[in-house]
Amino acid sequence: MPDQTKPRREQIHDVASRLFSERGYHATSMRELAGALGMQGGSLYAHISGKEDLLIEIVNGASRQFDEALFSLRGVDLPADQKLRKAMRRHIRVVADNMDSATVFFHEWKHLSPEAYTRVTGWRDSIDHFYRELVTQGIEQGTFRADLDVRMTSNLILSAVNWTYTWYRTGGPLTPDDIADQFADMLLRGFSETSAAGSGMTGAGAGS
Amino acid sequence: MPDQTKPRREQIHDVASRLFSERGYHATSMRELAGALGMQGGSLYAHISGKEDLLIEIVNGASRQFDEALFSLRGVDLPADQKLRKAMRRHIRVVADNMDSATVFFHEWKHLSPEAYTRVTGWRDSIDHFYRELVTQGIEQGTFRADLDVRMTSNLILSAVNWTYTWYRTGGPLTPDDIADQFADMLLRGFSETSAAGSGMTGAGAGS
DNA sequence: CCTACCGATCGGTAGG
DNA sequence: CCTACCGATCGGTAGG
Repeated sequence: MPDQTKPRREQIHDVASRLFSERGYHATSMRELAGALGMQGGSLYAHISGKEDLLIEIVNGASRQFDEALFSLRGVDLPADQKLRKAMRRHIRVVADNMDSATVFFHEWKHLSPEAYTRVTGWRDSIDHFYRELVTQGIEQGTFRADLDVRMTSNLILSAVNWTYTWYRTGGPLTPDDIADQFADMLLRGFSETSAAGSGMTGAGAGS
Repeated sequence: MPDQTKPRREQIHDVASRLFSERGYHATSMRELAGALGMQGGSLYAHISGKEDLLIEIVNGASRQFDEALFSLRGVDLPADQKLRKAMRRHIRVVADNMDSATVFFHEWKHLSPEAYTRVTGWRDSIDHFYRELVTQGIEQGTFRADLDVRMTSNLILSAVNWTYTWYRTGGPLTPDDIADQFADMLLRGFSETSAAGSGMTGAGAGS
């Protein structure tokens, strides 16, 4: 079942992501994981040091992906609406391209040990902060309505991009960018000061 | 710790909701649950028939709450924007007033046995259907823009109302109705055909 | 990577 | 509602 060409550690990581996302961390036994990889329970420990290490790696990996996707946008000098669209594209792409680990990220992070838990909480906070900052900039630039509540606006954005992990299906009719653009179109119309609506390159636009 | 005035079964149900939401269904042992209720592990089975029955009750209870909140709105003859605002208020109120069981509803339903699983899936589908129908009506009435994609629009609404389970805190500065109204204001501006925006009784408006 | 095993803990039951 | 117990399964280790 797992991709034979990858290094064994990566295979374990991938299969664990799938099982943890489907059945949950605690409901997945190391013997099930081993079985899905065609080996015996005890053999796993030649490659990994423990069950929680697997969880930490998966959650950290997802955190890193969100981090890389968003934070390079921080310094970019673009109107807030265009920047938001780019951020939403990247954010949804991370979720869609990593459905298993994204699901584990959203559901299983409570089961981490205190240190790992704190680190993940910090990461989530900084993602929140990124969107709040973006909204603030948009208001200051006059791109977004001045009466927007920054926290609620970023909450609404985060709802849209994060909730995709529950309904996106790989191979469906919509690409992650399609989804991001449709959400951005609807949201930006509600955010914009002018009623001109949906500024900022809909559809086709460049990558990234 | 549990409310002494309630019947024992209800106490068990409440504490189980809290523990399942905090630690997850499989990570909560029956002995922990019993301990939190001040009794021994085996004593639980004088009141309940098994661990999964608890989960089923919690998830069914949450499903029923969503059901009751939304479906009475189905026949109501109101402009779609006002109806949407009402639905979002009720939906978020169910989440906010039942944070524990709502969290269990969103996270632990995969662990149900096939029959219970199928029933819950059906409930979720009918909630989806409610919002899609509402959006369709809004377009037909001319209240919403004709170029809205029904499925993506209802997805966006559901994202906003469901995701509240991750960040709402009881006793915070915002009431569930405040949250619903702010989300509705932003969304409805993006949905409306006219650029007049935010129709449909903002703020104060009647209950329900 | 396997076999064989460890102590611990699980959900649940019997009998009172 | 408690005590005492059941078989099953858990994560992990030793030795090869």
